[in-house]
Amino acid sequence: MPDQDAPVQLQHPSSSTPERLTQRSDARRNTQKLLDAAASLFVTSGVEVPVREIALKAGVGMGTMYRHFPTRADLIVAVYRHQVEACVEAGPALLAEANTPFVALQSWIHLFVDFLTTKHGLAAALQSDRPSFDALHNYFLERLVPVCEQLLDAARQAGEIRSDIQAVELMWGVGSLCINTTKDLQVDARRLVNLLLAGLR
Amino acid sequence: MPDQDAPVQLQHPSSSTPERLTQRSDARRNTQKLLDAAASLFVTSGVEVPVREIALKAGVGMGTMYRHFPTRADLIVAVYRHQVEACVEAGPALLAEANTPFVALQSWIHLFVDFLTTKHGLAAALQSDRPSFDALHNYFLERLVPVCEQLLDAARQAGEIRSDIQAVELMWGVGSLCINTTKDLQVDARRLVNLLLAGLR
Amino acid sequence: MPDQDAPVQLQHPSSSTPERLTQRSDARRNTQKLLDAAASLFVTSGVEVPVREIALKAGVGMGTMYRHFPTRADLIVAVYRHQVEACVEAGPALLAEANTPFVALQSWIHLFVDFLTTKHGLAAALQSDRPSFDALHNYFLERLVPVCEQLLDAARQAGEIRSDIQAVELMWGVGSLCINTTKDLQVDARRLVNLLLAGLR
Amino acid sequence: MPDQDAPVQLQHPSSSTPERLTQRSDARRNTQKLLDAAASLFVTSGVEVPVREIALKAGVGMGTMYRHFPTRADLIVAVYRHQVEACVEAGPALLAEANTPFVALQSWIHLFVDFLTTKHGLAAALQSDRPSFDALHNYFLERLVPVCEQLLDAARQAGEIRSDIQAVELMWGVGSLCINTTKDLQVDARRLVNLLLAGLR
DNA sequence: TATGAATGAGCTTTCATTCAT
DNA sequence: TATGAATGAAAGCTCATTCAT
Repeated sequence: MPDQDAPVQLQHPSSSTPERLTQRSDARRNTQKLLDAAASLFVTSGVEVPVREIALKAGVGMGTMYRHFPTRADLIVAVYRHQVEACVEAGPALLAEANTPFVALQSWIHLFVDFLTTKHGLAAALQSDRPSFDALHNYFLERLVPVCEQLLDAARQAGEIRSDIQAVELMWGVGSLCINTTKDLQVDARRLVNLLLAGLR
Repeated sequence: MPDQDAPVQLQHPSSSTPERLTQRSDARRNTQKLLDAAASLFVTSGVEVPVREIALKAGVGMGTMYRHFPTRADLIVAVYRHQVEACVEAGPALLAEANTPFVALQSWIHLFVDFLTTKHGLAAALQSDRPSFDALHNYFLERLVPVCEQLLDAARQAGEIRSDIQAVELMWGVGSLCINTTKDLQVDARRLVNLLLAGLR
Repeated sequence: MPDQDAPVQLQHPSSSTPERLTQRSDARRNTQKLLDAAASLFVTSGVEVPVREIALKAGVGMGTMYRHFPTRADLIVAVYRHQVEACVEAGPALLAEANTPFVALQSWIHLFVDFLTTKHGLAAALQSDRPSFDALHNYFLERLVPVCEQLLDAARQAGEIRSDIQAVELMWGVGSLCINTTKDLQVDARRLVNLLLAGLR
Repeated sequence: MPDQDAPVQLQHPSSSTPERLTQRSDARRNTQKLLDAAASLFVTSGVEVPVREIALKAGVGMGTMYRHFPTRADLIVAVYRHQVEACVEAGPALLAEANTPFVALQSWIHLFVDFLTTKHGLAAALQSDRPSFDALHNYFLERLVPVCEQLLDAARQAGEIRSDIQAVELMWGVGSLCINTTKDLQVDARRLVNLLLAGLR
């Protein structure tokens, strides 16, 4: 389970009392159990798996679940934060390595597509307008759009891109093309995304 | 309400006796009431609106609902059939009118995008893998993919397109780009679709 | 279809006007169609088959169905009247033929058991307390109990029976033992009924 | 309400921590409320009474109902378990007390008949082939048939019984004779069962 | 603070019976 | 008089969220 992370609450500054610390170690243990359970169930049942199943698998109560992750989005974000952050960091790195900015952009988008298409239901959740998913696309957009913007700008300045497309639009479009829920109709998201990228030039 | 249509049952040849026609009048009235109610609720609540609400708004019982439209897909198809058929017929017409096949393809895809983006939830329903929606994407794909294929082939033969993309993939991608459920984030599907089309060249 | 019969209404004295007669021939035709359809569906789906299916198979409307057979019981009675009447007539005949009255009773009960066990769901319907089945057990009891009584009395007078059981009780018990709806647990109604008969001596 | 019992869940060994016992208290209260409500409604409306009514009468939600008793059979079994177990235990006791094994069998069957005839709809449910009742006749047969077998064997070895009837058949027959749903026709199940028992000799 | 039992609205579907045509 | 469309109550079951313990 390499892609789990601390819960949202842990971002608050830590208290220094021993009692506090003891409680926090319990809480941290539960957080980890929940992340492990969620990560595992997201793979097998998708990110829409019933919350009860997650709590059950984690061996904690429903209340604990809600205490640590008030919305489903909080949990999804926590589970995938590592991978999203890795994607964020990959942006400048690719820009430095690649022959041209556009190649870097291409590679980076492919990273994102690979990530999304291997997470059952995640792309759909990213597009959902249900309130419990608000924090989810907020997080993704906040973290990834600036990186995309940087790559887009670089490519534009290099004269590799003529389109006036915005980074947020591009990210949204890529996310949309990765939904592909239908089982029998096999559509390759990467092929479509490549079309989109080709259209940028 | 320009986009309603006859119910599924009307496809069998109508009897020629006056009684038959008379008996059908109230049924037809209810069919129309259901289509009106559905079309209206689809706009405000999306195509996933509970059947009970539709029946309620139409002022008919649940049984009537099921008699006329056994599955949700039947209802959606009936509501949008006119527009889909109009889209089907527009394909050859555009091919005949346009300066080049690619321009025709572009215009036709834009027609489809305009249709999808004005029907709240329809694009998402088209991608759904839930059984009650099977008939829906079957209908859309069966009707629209051949038209798209014709336009694609023409453009390819004219040397305007290099991509080996299949019609079904393209339609699927366009449908995906039209989902855009989020309210506050205004992403213009048409701009993204234009990118996809540009990528074909 | 040898076991269908005229509807309940036909017991009224017939009118003599030609118009009446014409109407009656129509009605009789519908009655027959309903009886044929019901008899056929009772075999395959049991006597609890939805009324709509019967009307559909008969090719008549629901209203016609209700006009001819206001309750389900009326229809069941009409379908099985021939066989019940045959059973009624078999009583005295067996009494005349058999070596002893008890043997006659035994044979007659076996006739009844054979009848019931070959009619899917009939025994259960006979015991049902639902209002629409009232006429059903009324008819069966009215016709069969007197015959059973005659046989019982004869056997009792011949000193073959000591039990003070009433005919209605015996018939009811035999009917109960013929219900046997469970598929995997094979209980032979005839063996149990034989036990009951043996207990009479 | 002497015939209620603990819910299915209570069969797992109870935890020894005070908290566990405390938490169980409200659940146990609800279990009891459900059993009370069910027992009461079973009397007035039979065991086929809608689950919603039971939940309503118990003053709990539908979910609570399903948590405690996932199927209708679970509820029926729980409501009547005490009496069935009492019946099971009465078998050997009667065999020890009674003058002859047959007398013991007779008394035991009478116990069972008294039980069934005072539970409206139970006998019918025992015979039902609907899936939700599977667990019900499984339970009854598993618990009672061995006892009946023991009594039958003893009587057979004592030379009191000539019939080759199986215990399961006898139990089934007795159950059938106890259905007697009709209100106005008063048939005494015990008299019929006595006939069946007399037939064993 | 953690637990997990309780809630209850919500969904789809069936079918006996009525009644407009 | 025949039709069959319409009715609508009823049922079983799920699951996100709350809250008593």
